[in-house]
Amino acid sequence: MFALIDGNNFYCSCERVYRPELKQQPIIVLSNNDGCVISRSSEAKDIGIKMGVPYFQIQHLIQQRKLTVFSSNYELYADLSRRMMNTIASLVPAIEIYSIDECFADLHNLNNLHQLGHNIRNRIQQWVGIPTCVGIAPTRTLAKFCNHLAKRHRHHFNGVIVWTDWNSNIQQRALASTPVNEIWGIGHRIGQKLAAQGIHTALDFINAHTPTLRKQFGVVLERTQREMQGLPCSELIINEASRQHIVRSRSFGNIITSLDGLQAAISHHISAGAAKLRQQNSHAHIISVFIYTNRFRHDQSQYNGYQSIKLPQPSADTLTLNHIAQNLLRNIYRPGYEYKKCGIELSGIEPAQTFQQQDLLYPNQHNHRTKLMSAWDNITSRYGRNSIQLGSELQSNHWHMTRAQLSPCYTTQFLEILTI
DNA sequence: TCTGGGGTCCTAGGACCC
DNA sequence: TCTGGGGTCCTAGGACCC
Repeated sequence: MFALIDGNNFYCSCERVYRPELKQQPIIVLSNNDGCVISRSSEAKDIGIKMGVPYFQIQHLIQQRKLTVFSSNYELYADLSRRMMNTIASLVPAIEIYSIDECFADLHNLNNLHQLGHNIRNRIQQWVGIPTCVGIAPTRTLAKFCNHLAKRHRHHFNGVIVWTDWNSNIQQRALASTPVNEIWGIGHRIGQKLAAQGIHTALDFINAHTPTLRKQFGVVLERTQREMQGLPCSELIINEASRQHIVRSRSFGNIITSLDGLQAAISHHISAGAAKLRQQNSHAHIISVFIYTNRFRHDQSQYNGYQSIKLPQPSADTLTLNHIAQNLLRNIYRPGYEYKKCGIELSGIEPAQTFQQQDLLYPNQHNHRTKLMSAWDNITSRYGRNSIQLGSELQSNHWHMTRAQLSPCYTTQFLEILTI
């Protein structure tokens, strides 16, 4: 058996932990640059605020309704997430952290799952202050499904649903009342294609002809169907896998036209990406750089620049990677455009300790840099991410994000600790 | 005026090998 | 007229997730 535990409206709930007066109030959290809505309290949903709408389109609601708005504070959310996961881990044999706000738990050979579900919920509420819902079922997809139902009917089920506690009659009713595109793994596109064939509900889906599904949509959807039927096709992934792609990108707070501004941003992203590579003890073979103009401005000419290069030797060295990235940037930069976003991608990632083919013409010149990079990592882990920066990062701060409604980092910054 | 960021997996097809 | 069989690796693109 598996459980799926997930924080309700997670970012909003995090903001409320240290602002208890906002319970029962409509609140929202915005994406980077205060762009659009990415988390809503249930009261905010009730007044009609949709997921993903641009902030500027709902500013009238804010004046009318006393809506409270937050810029996203990932430092706070990541710390509360860590506490939530540790709390869950203290109650079950193993967990798989699936995203910042949810995890799967292994419940094999445990009894009284309903009570366990409530214990998990209550302990997270008490220790961390985040409300959650719990779905428990024989497969991960069904656990997601139960969690979904527990959220939808939170007051009826008190946040916990155990699939196997239901008789088949109730199970069928639950399946029949859920649109097929609310199943985990069925998105917009496949949902539409299924609907065109008369498969509208989760019940239709589990009764659909399996070989036909397989032929049309492939093995992924077949597995989803099997899991919905109660046949496990996936297990918990306990060890955090290393990333195979690392992307760092940002929209700018302001428009950037100059190469300088882009160079500063690219240096910053490279520095973050390279640190991530080293953190997972890996090297990248391929480095890409991209720059975009604002795709929403139909009145302006658009330009998307992208260039990628394969390195002779894989690297996790900030200086080497930045040097190459800056060359790529110079290649794709075109003056005269208003740039809105840029970023980097590191791919072709492999573990650092594997044998590396040496370059015949340029024998390994990076060894002496390894010590420099580990000193770098030690300093930043002790004094903070920005305690060391590349000089080129400091050429311009024009690209930094807008975060006008940022809450304090209550749990991670001494100067911002809550005082009464 | 103002519209986020970061991932995964699978498949099909081409180039190439013996 | 008739043109093998079995494989690997890589890439691009599509679908999905939070």
